Amino acid sequence: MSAVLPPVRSTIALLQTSSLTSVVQQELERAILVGEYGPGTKLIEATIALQLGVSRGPVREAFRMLEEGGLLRVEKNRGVFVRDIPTDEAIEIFDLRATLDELVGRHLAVHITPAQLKEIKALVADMERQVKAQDAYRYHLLNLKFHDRLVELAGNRKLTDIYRKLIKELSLFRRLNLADSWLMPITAHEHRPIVAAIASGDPEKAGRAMFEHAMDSKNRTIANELERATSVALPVKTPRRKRV
Amino acid sequence: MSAVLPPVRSTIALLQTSSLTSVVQQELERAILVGEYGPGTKLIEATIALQLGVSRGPVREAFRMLEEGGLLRVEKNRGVFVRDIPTDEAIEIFDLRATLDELVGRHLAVHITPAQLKEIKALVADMERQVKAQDAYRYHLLNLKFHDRLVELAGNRKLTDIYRKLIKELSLFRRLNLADSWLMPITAHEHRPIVAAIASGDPEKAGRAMFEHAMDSKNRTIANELERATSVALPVKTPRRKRV
DNA sequence: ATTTTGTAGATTGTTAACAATCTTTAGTTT
DNA sequence: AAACTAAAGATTGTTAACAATCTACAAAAT
Repeated sequence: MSAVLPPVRSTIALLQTSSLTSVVQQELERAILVGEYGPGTKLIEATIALQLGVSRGPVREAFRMLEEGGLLRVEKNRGVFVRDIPTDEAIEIFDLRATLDELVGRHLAVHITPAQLKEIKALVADMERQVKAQDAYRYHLLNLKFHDRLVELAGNRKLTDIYRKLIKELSLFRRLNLADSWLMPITAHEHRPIVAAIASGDPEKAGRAMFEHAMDSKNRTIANELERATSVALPVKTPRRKRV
Repeated sequence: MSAVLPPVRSTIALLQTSSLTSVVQQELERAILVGEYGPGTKLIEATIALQLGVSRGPVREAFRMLEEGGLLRVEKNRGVFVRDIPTDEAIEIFDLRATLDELVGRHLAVHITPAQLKEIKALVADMERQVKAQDAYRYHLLNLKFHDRLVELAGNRKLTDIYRKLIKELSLFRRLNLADSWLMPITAHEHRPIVAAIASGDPEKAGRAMFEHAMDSKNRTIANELERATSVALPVKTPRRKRV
């Protein structure tokens, strides 16, 4: 295929799969995860429809998908809002993720291939470079990639799906991103032992290493959150509803 | 409040939360899980809208929710179908469920209360009664309840949500229901040891008991499926698409 | 001053009509 | 007979209009 020609093949594939609904869904998801629509933000159908150049129908359908996916909260007759994950739910998600990571570690210790191990090691090395360069953003992206890739390599698509959903929801936990950059050097040191444990071929060891890493991450984030909450303690404005 | 008066309180609550979309969603989910719409069935918007006495809008929104929930499969411009879980995906779901059950067992061994333990034991006793009475249907319901309640008692709502979604998807694995009644006496025998392991307070033991039970269930179901598949081996009629 | 009531505007819930795509069937060609 | 068109019908994708509900603000009542 010539490099000059447009990629018709993929364009066709795009039109095949992408209805307006799916385009809106992806755009909203992107905007939410990137923080353009922060937790608690109200999303107005007509406004979004106008911005994206579609009618309200596809927007409403996308809303329902994102609601089911845990990114939006719907109040009947009142509107949809970007979800704000409360601390107790964040804790539950962290706990769950730790168990899934343990499963991943166990599996990889037995089934990982040399090529895959090499790939993972490269990611760790890259992360360590970003720590030296003080680039918190790149580190953050690599860290996500590292864990996502490990899960993917475990070869259970359902597990991968669920894991990614959990990560998305966690990104709506307000304090997470703030805490993240501070902790960069700390979490970075835990990655080599994880890879080593996987490479050792001992499933229990690898599982434990990943579980502990996830729980450490949880504890640091929650501690950070509590500290911040007690020091600032903003009064939360709760809009009242008519009848309850 | 007088017993004669209608339960206005709950009626109001119902109108608060239930839009047509949510009603359609629940009704479709029920019909799917109960087998009224079997795996592979095509769901036609206009037909369902007519049956439920609503317009196509709410039906489409419900479709999107059920799609995201993994119960429906959507092909653009061609329609939505009740999902048919392929064997390899069923295996992945079983594996995942086993790990989640392990987590549940670990947690319950440490945190279950005497009252909760009593409740669980009652469920097991009830199941054993159904085995004696040869009532496979009631046994099936109790078995679902047993595992669902254990997960619920683990106190992690996110875990409960995910577990229930997995169970729903598994019910779309064609051969599951058929196999189920045969295995009733076998699986029943494994429940007392699970309860005992939880009661013993040893998290590893309880976790292992639940993990093993789930994996046994998987192996029996998959074995049953393969046997059936090789003996019958229906030719599958694949409708062709224009361009791919 | 505080609460209550009522109205206007904004927003969501629902429906129906139109447009685009796919499927089926009949006819035609080879 | 098999394979290839070509309309007709069925179904999905999308939009716009209407109805119901909520929100905000101002006037009236306590």
